Amino acid sequence: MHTAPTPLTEGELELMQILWQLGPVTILEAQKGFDRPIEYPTVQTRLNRLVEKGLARKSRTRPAKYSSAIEKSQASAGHLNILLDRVAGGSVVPLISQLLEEHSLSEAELDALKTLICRKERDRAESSR
Amino acid sequence: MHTAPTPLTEGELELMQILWQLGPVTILEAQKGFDRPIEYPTVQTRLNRLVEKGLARKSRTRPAKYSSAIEKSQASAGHLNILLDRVAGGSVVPLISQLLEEHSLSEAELDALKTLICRKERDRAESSR
DNA sequence: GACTCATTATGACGACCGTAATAGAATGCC
DNA sequence: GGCATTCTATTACGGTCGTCATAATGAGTC
Repeated sequence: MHTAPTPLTEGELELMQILWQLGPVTILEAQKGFDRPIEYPTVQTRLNRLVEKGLARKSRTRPAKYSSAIEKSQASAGHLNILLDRVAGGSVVPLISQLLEEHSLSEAELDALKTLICRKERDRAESSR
Repeated sequence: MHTAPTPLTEGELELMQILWQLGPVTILEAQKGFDRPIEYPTVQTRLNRLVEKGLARKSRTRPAKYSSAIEKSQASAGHLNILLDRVAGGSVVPLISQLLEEHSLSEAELDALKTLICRKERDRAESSR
């Protein structure tokens, strides 16, 4: 299916994050979703620009509701892939390596990762069988 | 030590990548480092802007050599941390999960990951002992 | 219908970035 | 020293984005 190339800017991600979290929101609600002071028209403009770019949808109800038009996973995939290409030369292992280096994980987290990987290995074995 | 907040833009990353790969380069060399047509003055401007931002250094030799002023790991850490915060809610496991979901790894890669994780577990055990 | 309030549209400004043309300066060869 | 070549500085333009003030418009109320 080839996830879309969706390189959101920092600010776009910030807003999309709010849409993903809160679901369809009015401008006012989105504004409240920010954890910092931001003016109403600013939010308005940014939301509308998201709509123009096809990243969000706008209802035609009276207080218009804005909602995300893309899946969160799609967007994060875009970012991840950029990182992969640019920072890790396109390969997954070094990237994960770095993640592990720079964040100390709990035992539970390490366990969860092991489980993940084991599952992947099984998937591999099955699909190649 | 708290890795620096270094949110490079796509284009900046692209150039820094060249600096990291090739080491100190003249403008011409950097230009050749691109895998696409790009004009000499463009590279020049971009390199100089990197210098202004403290991301690169410029020698005072005659054909000036530009070199990265920050570690690659520092920059990628910046990006990674943004991703973590914004996309995965700050936790590493979901991010890695997604990476694994969207890229089918070879058996060798999966193995490498397992090794990594085991090493991390050992580190944990030792440091907490 | 007029007034008021909530909502939306318009327009603007500055920063940053990618792009580059062109002008100026230094270097090296004859 | 003069000329060609190479390198560097200056300047500019268009796009995107974050920021917002202000104008217009719709909706409900008396």
